[in-house]
Parts: sequence; C-alpha cells; structure tokens
Amino acid sequence: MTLDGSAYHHGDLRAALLTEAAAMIDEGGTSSVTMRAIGRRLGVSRSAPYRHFADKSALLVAVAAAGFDRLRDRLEAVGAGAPDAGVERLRQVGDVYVRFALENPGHYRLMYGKEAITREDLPELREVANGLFDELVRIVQSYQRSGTIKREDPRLQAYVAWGAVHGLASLLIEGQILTAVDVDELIRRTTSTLLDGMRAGR
Amino acid sequence: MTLDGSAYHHGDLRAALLTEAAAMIDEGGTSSVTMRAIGRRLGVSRSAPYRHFADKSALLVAVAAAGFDRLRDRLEAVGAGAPDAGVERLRQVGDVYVRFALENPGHYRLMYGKEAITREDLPELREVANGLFDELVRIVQSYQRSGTIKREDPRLQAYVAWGAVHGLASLLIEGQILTAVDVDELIRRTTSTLLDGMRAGR
DNA sequence: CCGAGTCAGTTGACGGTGTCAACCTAACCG
DNA sequence: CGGTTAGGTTGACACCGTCAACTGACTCGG
Repeated sequence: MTLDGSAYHHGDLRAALLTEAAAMIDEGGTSSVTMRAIGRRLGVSRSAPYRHFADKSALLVAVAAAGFDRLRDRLEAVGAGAPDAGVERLRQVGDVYVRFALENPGHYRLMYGKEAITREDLPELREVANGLFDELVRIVQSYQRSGTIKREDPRLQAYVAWGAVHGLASLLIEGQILTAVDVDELIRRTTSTLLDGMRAGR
Repeated sequence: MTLDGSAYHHGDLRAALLTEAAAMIDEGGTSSVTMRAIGRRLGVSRSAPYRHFADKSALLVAVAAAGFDRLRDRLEAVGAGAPDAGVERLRQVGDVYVRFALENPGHYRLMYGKEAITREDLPELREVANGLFDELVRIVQSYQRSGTIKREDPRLQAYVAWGAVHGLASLLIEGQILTAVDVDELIRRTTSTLLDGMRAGR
C-alpha cells in the first residue's frame, strides 16, 4: 500500500524530518539544522533525508509550507468561533497570528525568511502564502463594506495590518524585546492601535 | 604610526571587510558570506580576516554595529531638520527608518536577526540597540507631554510603533510584498495609520 | 645603517558540512 | 519464489571555519 510515503524502515521518516527540523530551528536557529545532525537525532544515516527531499533547502521549504498550513487552520478557526463579527474578530485574527509565531518560531522564521520563499522551483509555497494574504484582503474588504474601516485601497490596508503584526511577532521571536513586558498586553495594544488607525474617521 | 589599523599591506582591510560583507549579504543572503569567499573578493587569503576579527561571527556583529551607527545618524538628522516638531516629525522618523532598511538590507537583517544580537560576549551591540530604543521611548514621552498622543505606558507604545515600522521594513526586504505596489505610498499609509491609532482620542 | 620586534598576511592541516554515486536490503507483487 | 523498487547506507569530493606555524614588510632603538 505504501500509504503516501510511510512505514517502511523508519516508520514515517518524512514526517519525522519535518517536525525534527522545526524543533532544531527553535532550539538552535536555522544554522543548527544539518542534514547529518538531523539524521543523527532520528537514528538514520546522514543522507537518508535525500530519499524524501531533493535537497536541504527543499526540506526547509517543506517545513515552511507545513507552517503555512497550520497557520491557515488557526486563522480559519477564529472565523468559525464567533459568528457575528464586530471589529473584535479582526483583532482576534491579529492576536492568533502573533501567538502562532510565538508558539512556532522555527516555522515562522522560515515562512517569512528570504531563503525559503525565494525558491522559484517550488511555487507551492508562494501560492499558499499568497492565498493567505488574499484571504486577509478579503477580510479587510468585508469590513470596509460594513463601514467599520476606512475605504482605502484594501491591498494597502492589508499590507499595513500584516506589517504591524508581523513586526511584533518578529521582534518577540528574535528576542529584541527584553525589558520585562507583559506580552499579552503588548499584543492587545498593537492590535487595538492598528484598528483605531484604520477605523472610519469621525 | 599605524593609523588605527589601516594602510599596511592591503590598505584598510578592516573597513573593506565590513563593506564587502554587507554587500555579499545584500546579494546572496547571510549564508553566502564566507570567510574564504570574502577573502577571494578582496584579493587576500582565506584567513586574512582573522587579523581583524576574532571570528566570522565577530565580523557579522561588527557589520551590525556599523549599521546601528548609520541608522542613528540618519535618525538624528531628522531631529535636526525640523526645529518645531508636530506629529509630522514622528512620522518622518518612521519614514527614515524604513528607508534605511531598504537601502541597507544587509545591515538591517543582521541588526535585527537573532544571530548577531544574541552574542553575550560583545555587549557593545546590545547597548547601542538599547540606546536607540530608549531614544524612541523619549520621543514618545515628549509627544505624550504635548498631548498629541495617548498617555499610556510609553514603553509599550514605543514597542508598538517600532513593531509597525520594523514589520513593514522586514516584509519589503524579504521580498514578501510582490504585487506591484507604490512603496512610498505604503510607507506613508503605515506611518499615518499608526499615528492615527496613537493619537489622543476624541 | 642595521638588527630586533611586531604587525599583516599566507599556507597547511583538521574536523564538519552538503551532496552525488554506488551499493545494499527489506518489503511488496506477480 | 524470484524480481522490482522504495528506503537506507557508505564512500568520496569540494567547500567551509578555524588554529598553528610560517613569511614578509615596516618601524625604531642603538
């Protein structure tokens, strides 16, 4: 049967490689991910991963793609949660986004680092990333229609919003925010400042 | 005389290493910076850099530090420009910040990547980064006093503002913003949305 | 003017890395 | 039961960071 690439010698090496790579990035940064080291940790030889990924870069791209899938699931869950949406839901989207980054720093770093996204050969990544952004644009447009948000170029507004949460996530992940600070409070302030700035004027 | 480490065999290898490393990061990413490659490009041997930097990491830290110096100069120039400050000046600070990142992506990536800043042994970097942030906090406080900005925890507000511009800079630098978009316009929208959100309510 | 000293740069060597090629092997399929 | 093949291993190569030992050139005290 060979269930989509599982259970031969190792069990499911492909999946194990993905989670192990992400774990190593979380622990020691991207540079600590080594084909040989990952093999060692999983008890396989140094070039076993090449049966599942063309290349170290391909492995990292796959990690990034897995991250996008997880992020998308989380964000969709927000939508399902509260049926009638106020601006509150838009704030929650930002909140979930930042928390995802905090909980999966390894994935997040790859998802928005140049290394992974630049690869022309695997357009898969680019597509899912663009899909996620388009989703954000659509959300922005719906809030424009309901009048809670200024009617400007929705694409620009989406970039502004994305930039704000991405920036906060990056600063937190990269350890730039050191002085003791309440992270929950910081996230809340970021999302509400952003929304206040986007809200339809008086 | 040996003018602070210049003009022996090469001329001024130390300075050349700093600019060349930054250039290589711009061209091919941080991973393309190699002690051997940089030596090749400068016409010196592979381990010549070790006369000026203890270690590859030390070289990168120095590049980051140089970036902080340049950024600080730019930001101070903004302050000197307009004597009587409205909110306009705060917007300009954000503008200059993002443009610096766009013009010096190699420096910027190092400045706010984990690799460089994490090094415990060279506190120099941490200090200048913290100094820059404290400066931002001070600016925020002055605008709070003049009443143009909400009176909240200035440190939190500074993080929010920093996050917004840093996020935009990152997205642009890492090539995440692809769809044809007017960058100047995007920067302006970001800074003004941010300021609208921070402005003292009515 | 000359020798000692020191700074700047080079070369050799070591272990670690990504990756290709050749090989092996266990599971499946007729 | 024999062959095919997915999955894994080992050997080899070029490249990398870095240390140690070397060389060359400039400086300065006598």
